[in-house]
Amino acid sequence: MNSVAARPRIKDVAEYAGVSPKTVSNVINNFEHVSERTRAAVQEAIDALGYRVNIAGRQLRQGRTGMITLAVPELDVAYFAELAKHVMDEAAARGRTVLLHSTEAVRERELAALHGFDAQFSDGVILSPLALNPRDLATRDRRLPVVLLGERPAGGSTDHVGIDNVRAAREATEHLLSRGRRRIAVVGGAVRGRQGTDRLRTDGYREALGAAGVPFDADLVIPVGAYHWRDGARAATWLVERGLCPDALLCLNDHLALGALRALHEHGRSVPGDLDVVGFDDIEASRFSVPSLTTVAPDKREIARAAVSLLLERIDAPDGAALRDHVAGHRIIVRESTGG
Amino acid sequence: MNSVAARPRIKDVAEYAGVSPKTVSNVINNFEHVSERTRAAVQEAIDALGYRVNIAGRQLRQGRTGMITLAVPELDVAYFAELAKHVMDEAAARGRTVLLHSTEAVRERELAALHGFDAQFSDGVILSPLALNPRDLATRDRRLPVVLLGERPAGGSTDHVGIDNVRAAREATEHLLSRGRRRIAVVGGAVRGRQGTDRLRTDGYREALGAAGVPFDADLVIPVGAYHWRDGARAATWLVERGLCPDALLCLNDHLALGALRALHEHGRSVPGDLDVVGFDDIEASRFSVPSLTTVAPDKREIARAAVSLLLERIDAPDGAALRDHVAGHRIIVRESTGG
DNA sequence: CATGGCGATTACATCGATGTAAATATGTCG
DNA sequence: CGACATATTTACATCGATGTAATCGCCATG
Repeated sequence: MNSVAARPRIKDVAEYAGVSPKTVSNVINNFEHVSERTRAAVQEAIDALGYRVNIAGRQLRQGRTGMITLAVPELDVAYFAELAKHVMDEAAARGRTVLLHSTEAVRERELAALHGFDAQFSDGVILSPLALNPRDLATRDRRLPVVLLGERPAGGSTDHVGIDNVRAAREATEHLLSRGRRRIAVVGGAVRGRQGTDRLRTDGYREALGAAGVPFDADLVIPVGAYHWRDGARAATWLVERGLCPDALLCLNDHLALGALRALHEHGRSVPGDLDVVGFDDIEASRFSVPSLTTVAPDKREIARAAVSLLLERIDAPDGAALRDHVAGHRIIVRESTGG
Repeated sequence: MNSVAARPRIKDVAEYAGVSPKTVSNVINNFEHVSERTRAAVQEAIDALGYRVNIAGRQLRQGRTGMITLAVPELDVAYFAELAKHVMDEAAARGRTVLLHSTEAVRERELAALHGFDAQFSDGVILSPLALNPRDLATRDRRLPVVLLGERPAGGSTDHVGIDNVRAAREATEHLLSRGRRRIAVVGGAVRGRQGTDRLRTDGYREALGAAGVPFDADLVIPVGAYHWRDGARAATWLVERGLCPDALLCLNDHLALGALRALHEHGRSVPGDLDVVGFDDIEASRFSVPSLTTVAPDKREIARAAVSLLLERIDAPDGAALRDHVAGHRIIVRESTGG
């Protein structure tokens, strides 16, 4: 009663079907030179015994698992959860399974992902780095195929997929400028020394200001600890209480923007009456907030598709093609928070 | 230049250190009878070669990977993303790694999780089922330790962790009743035949109504397709346009509630002026919505901790203890949407 | 100095699947 | 009908790590 039948091995299937283990393997792997008779017999044995391949054994022999890892900073940032869904869809369509991994934006854990430490069972990694610096990237283990998402790697030793962050931020800023806004704060903006996506977006913001002849005011760049509601709320509160009187907020993700909306509401500021607010990412929440949120929508499906494609190609030809950099599309979705 | 050094094996380390492979293994696994000298020498070799154990090899030999799988319906439902974070924390504290898996609430994929199909590399599975029926659970593979989250399994062949859904819903309903609400709609409520968490919560709702002598109105039970903003918005719109005139919405998760808030706003209904709204899960968004959302907050940390503990115990003693059912705590957090 | 005891180390087999190369079956053609 | 090509199947070794059991070395004891 208590004793559980051991998991059947390929050998058991072979005996049951009266063939050799290798023949069973051939059936499983759809080797072409297997007669219909044997194939049927083996399949029957597999079904009868409830056999499933042992991936450990297979990997040991083949060095492949058919799985890829997606490592993102935080799953409770909706953008990454939504992106993960697309990556899983795309991988499934290509016959792969995705192992999802959250690094919590901790450098060590991002490094671990790069080195395949937690990801040993996977053939390659799609990594969205936040805390990694270029030096870290340079020291990565070349044996593990990697595709980076988000910020473009400085060293440039991996394939990369992202949107044109500078342009996206410029366009978003232009949208605000076109509505007559002049004191535009950047929530989550990059201060000196920062190198990530925030830097690129802040640069785009400055480009737009410059082109419009609006002076740049460093006080309006508000760095944040993380990219959550609470950080956006804190930043907005800071702006209001300091009396910095911005007439628009360019928030570097939607969570920040939504948190800011709340704080502005608490302080009696009306959006878009008193200020405009814009976010990045187009998460589902932004369509349903009050007011709904104008945002820069990256083409998540395209990003996912490109990332999976690049990774699979890299897996199939490790020393193959030159490095590639896929720039995915984006568009600005105007909603109530900027009068849309 | 192009050729990459092969990944070092335990044998390479052994040769480098001048010992046998088994001794290296002993060092890696902290076997006690290894002299300090050898241990140091081996460690040096490991560092010098950059050796990392090959988990496939280890699993093949030991049958263990030190990884556990967490399979949730949808990661873009914030509750699951937040829960996942807690599970990962807890697992890390216990020296395990979590493989995250999203089933998209598809029965086949939940079954696959139960059967360890995608999860072969893990020693056990924490599964939050949505689409599985009791029969599916009965046919599960007993070799893979499983802990179920959420609804309690009917058959009862696995350990289980959840909150007291009936009581939680009753309390939430009582809160609304105490504010004088009488026409309370249940968004996401269970219609005949449903067996999941929605059923339990709907039952709790009816209990509260009954105790207060408020008649049950089946028209106020609004089933939804999924538990997203859009579904909540749709349900609220339906209620308003049908003229069903509820004076409160008990939404079975926060996403539904937040979507409903938006729809009510669009229809010019004030919350909590015209209606109250309550959700379940206490996701971060609910603290920052306008109005902020009253919600039933399950103790996610406790749930994660209990789930990991039960699973690890089950892994260590597969035929061991009797089935266990951990009921985690919950509390109602009153916010603006019910006048808090 | 021989012997026993114990800690440290090693040889070997094994986990499950599959690549290689060889063996066997099947079929074709003159 | 025989020779040869082709299609199927098989024996064996191997991937990397580790459990088992045996061996080695050292020290204490009689």
